[in-house]
Amino acid sequence: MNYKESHNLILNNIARFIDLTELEKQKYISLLTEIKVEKKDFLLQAGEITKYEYFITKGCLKVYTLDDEGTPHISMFAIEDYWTGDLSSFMTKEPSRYYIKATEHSELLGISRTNYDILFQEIPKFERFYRILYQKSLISYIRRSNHGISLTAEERYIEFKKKYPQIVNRITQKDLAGYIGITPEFMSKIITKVNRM
Amino acid sequence: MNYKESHNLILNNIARFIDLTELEKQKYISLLTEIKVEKKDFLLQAGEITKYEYFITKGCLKVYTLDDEGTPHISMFAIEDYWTGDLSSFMTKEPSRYYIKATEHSELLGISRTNYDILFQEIPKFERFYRILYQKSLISYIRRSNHGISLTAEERYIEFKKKYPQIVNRITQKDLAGYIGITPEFMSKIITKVNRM
DNA sequence: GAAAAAAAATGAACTAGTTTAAGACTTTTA
DNA sequence: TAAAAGTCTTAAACTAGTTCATTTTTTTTC
Repeated sequence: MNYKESHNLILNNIARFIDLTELEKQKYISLLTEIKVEKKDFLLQAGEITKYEYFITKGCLKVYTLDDEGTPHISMFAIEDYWTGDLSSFMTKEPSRYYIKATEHSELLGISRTNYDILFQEIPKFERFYRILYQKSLISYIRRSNHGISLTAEERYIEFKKKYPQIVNRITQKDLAGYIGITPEFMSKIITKVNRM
Repeated sequence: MNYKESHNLILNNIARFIDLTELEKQKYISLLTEIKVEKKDFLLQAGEITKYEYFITKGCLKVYTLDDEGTPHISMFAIEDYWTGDLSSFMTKEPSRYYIKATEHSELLGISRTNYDILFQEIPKFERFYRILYQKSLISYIRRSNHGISLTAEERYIEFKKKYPQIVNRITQKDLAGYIGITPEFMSKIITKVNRM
């Protein structure tokens, strides 16, 4: 069968870990919601309960918290072919502490909590898909939390550039500072220094 | 059926997320290896390929990397009823960058990579178990990696004490410093200060 | 395409956390 | 149970990163 581009993208993403029959593909797609957001729009704001887990088919978003001083701390950037959301609020149905904001016009596919539960009942293979997906995310967050406490800001910047070359040019230096965990001023100094090397 | 204490502990841990039949329980247990380590023994050293994922039935261990200067950065402490290991090396079969060392006499149940794969074939329900286990770990590592860059060392210490009161009294201040991401000297100052408050 | 708003650069004064060193205390080992 | 090894404390000098303030550059908006 012929699917639209965004559906092809998500089906290919899933095909990395599990094989679905035509019927399963159609069933899966029927559980998704299409969402479009303009640059600067929020997909989620602190205090709200997350309705969806998201797959990005187009665009770029940032996931962040605000501390007591109102300084943003960016937890991830998500672009095409990435999954994002607030897994904690999605699972517990408690208010989120995160903001998710589009840094470009973005298009997403969302799965609601209800449909997420239905998915596992109807196509148990998805337990495997999410098992592998979470396992891979876990490995990279374990590494990130280690690097956050063991590397200098400069080392974290060099590592980010190496790991996410597609992202580094799409975001502002200010947002990158919020991800690295430093002030925009110090980020500016590091970039000047590293480019000089 | 009657199981030994360590097997009861692991079966109860699993029963949080999935129900197993008697037969499945016995099958599962047959896939585990019992491991005992003395204080200061290594379960894993950097450069080795991890053989097992571990469930701790008794004792306490630390998981850490060494940086270029030989300074340890502790990624987690694991006590009774916790899972640990190097998931990255376990999955990719590449050499680990981690050390796992017992800080007390410890007893563990290990599952080998071969048996881990068999487990999913024979009892597919375990995909669900690991999906939920990894999901929960992921949520806490996402939070940790955020706090690592957004909180001060003092705030991270207070948070650790609140979150893991059972662990804080079992480990040295030096190891706690390695987890918080600061020097033992500064850890000492923080503890003096916080206790004075 | 001009005006406004936001991002980036630069520099000086500051602070959280490091380094080095030395002495006191505690645990391990023979 | 004494000696050795490791841990904890304290303090002074230092450095990575912050804060605040100002100017320049880029992006957004009408």
